[in-house]
Amino acid sequence: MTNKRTPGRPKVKTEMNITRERISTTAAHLFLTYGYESVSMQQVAEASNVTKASVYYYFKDKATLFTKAVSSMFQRITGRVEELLQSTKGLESRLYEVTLEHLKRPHIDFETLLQEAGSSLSKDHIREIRESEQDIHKALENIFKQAMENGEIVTTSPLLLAHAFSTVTMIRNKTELITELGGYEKTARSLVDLFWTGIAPK
Amino acid sequence: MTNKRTPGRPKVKTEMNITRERISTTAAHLFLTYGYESVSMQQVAEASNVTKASVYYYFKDKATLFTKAVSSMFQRITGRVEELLQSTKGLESRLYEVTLEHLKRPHIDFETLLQEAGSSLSKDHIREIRESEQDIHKALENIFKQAMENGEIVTTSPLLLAHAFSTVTMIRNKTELITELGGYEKTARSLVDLFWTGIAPK
Amino acid sequence: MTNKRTPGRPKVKTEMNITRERISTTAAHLFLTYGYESVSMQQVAEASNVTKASVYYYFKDKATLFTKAVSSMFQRITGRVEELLQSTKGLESRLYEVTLEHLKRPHIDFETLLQEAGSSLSKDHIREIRESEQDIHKALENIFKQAMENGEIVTTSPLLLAHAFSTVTMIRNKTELITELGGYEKTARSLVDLFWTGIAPK
Amino acid sequence: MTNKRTPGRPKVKTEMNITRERISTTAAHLFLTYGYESVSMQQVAEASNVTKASVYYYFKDKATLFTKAVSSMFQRITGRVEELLQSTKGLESRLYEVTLEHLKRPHIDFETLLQEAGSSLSKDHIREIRESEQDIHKALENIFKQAMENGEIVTTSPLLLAHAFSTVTMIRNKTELITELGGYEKTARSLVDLFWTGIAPK
DNA sequence: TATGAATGAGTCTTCATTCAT
DNA sequence: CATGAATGAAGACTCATTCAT
Repeated sequence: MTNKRTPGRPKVKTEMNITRERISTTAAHLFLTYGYESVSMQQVAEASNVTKASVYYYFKDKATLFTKAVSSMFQRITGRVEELLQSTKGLESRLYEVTLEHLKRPHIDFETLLQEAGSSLSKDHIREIRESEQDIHKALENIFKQAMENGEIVTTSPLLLAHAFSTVTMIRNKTELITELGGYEKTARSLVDLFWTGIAPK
Repeated sequence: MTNKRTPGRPKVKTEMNITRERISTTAAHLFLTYGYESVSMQQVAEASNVTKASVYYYFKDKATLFTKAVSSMFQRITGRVEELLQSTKGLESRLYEVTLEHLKRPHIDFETLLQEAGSSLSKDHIREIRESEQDIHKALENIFKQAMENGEIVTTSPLLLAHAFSTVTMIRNKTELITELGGYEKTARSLVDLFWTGIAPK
Repeated sequence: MTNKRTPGRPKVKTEMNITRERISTTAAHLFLTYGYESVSMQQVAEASNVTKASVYYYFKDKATLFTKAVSSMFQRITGRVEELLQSTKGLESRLYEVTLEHLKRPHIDFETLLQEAGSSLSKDHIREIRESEQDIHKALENIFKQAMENGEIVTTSPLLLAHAFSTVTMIRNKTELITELGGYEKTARSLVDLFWTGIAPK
Repeated sequence: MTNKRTPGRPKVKTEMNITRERISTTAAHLFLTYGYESVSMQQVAEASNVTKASVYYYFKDKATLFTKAVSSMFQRITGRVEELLQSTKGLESRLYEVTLEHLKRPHIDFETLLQEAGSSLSKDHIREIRESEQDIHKALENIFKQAMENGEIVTTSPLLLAHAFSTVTMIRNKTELITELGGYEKTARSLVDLFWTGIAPK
């Protein structure tokens, strides 16, 4: 492993890109909370403490901002999920950790978000987002595939499992349910349990 | 002398309500496909073959149209689901039927939809929609509760099952998955299977 | 004085025209309170307990309704003013009575109202209203002319006096002033006093 | 190295404010001529040689535009009136000057205007306008109060005089009258005369 | 790098008006 | 006599976007 650090004094990216980053993060948060159309460039600007024109300085248009912001966020989440899945604990408890984190993060259904923004996005935009999104699914798929090989779980379509799992954990906002089950931890536990053993009688 | 006919144009039962109904149905379809903000009153009007002003003749404003349209649709769906669930077949195959119908119907995540429209809706609107929505959950809950009593399934929180089941069946739009698994029927079968036996090894 | 009553059973105007009258009066009240544009045909209809279409049954369009309604009201007011002015008391106390009634009636500046509605009214409409309006001025003018001949007041332009007087009594809405001066009666008294003796020192 | 120029396009003091000012002045003129509802934002924009969106760039909404425009105009008028009243001539001729200017300025009854716009304005808007308005009255009141102390006029309520005077000078639009009396100057003279000596016989 | 000014296109909503019944 | 249905036109307001500085 060689030292890959570029020689010389590194460019001062800090100040400059910090603005871009702030806008991106803020935007992602807003989009994932309120959807695409509901969030105006003005709101993004205000929430980022810059002017509208500044947002345009960094991002060509709203569709692009959306794409970049959401993709970045996905990458961040993917990293986190991979980390959690890498642990050496049994699959069940790794899934539990992922579920728990997911339940706590406030956000809306991703497919729906894309559907809503759909008409405003170009093919390229959609592809870019889809790619970032699939990374999460790929991570899950791999884990499931591996678990199947180890005989840790039943053999079936890993893709199906990945989708089903990520969809099930979408049960958020449903405060009613979470309250009745007694909090995030217990809800996460129940979900994974259900996912693990199904509903068939023993 | 005894002619007591009420003055004015009599309300047309059939024809008139058909317009209102047409608008409502069309609107529901659009909202469930594209979200709240993305659908303009103009679009609703055009798709309903009336003018924008006519839409306003029947519905006070967009928020109200949304509420009424979506609530009605929910009631229709609830009716259909109850019907399917009433059958005397085993629970598994009843769930299969419901899942299959659900997969075919094009629509977006309901919670997300509400979240997006949220800022435009009054408390009353939201309550009205929520009430219609819960009817489906109640129908499912009851079925599960009954099945538990019959020993047909394992004993657990019926509310959790209802939510989980209705969320899982949300795997639509995911054309990729449906294609890979080989069509709606097979996907539905796999989903119910998963829901039924879980992923734990036998 | 001969009996001018038409022979035979009089037409049943009661029920029929009572609706027209109600609409007219209601409309006049609304127009004089809120202006022309601010009052919608819908409001007029609702306040009159009929449907919008009914208003159109009696009045060709909004401009016509406005014209008829306001003219009628003016005629009613003129009648009342003439009655008050006919009394045998001195001019000063007759003016007081008129002022008092005027102060109590809630309404807006007539010229302003006409100016606002102006662009919607045809020449004919405007003429019709102006004529009704002038009757009040004529009544006042005549009184002043007579008073000048009697030496009851100084000799000057009766038209000016009529305008000035009717404008001065326009000090309504100015609740602040009326409160400070101690109610309608005192305000009316002060106004007539001012009009009578001016502000020059004795 | 010491270049501390603030980033971004610097605020243009002259040019920019000229646009805002132009819109405000134009709007005030239109509102005072045609009323609140009759004047559309479109009209204001056209008359100001900008687009509707530009009007909204400077003024949040119609109510705010109205408030700012009318208040500003009032302040300008107040300034002018105070100037005229400051002269060392006798009160009578100072009132004459004010009356004359007022007669020439085209506008509608202020109270009526407020009444008409009333339902669209917030409490704050109304307060803001009222405050600007009262400055004129205060100026007049002070002059009258002073004149009373000097024995230049009879002692009475200065507030009443201020209101009465400003109302009387409202006799404009009444082209008929002005024509009959022979022009603005003569009308102004007659009005002040009437206000000064009243109608009582000598 | 960052921003104030300006705008075209579109959205929701209201309103006067018509017409068949 | 009176009304429910339907509409064209217009109005307030928002928004993504551009541009000169």
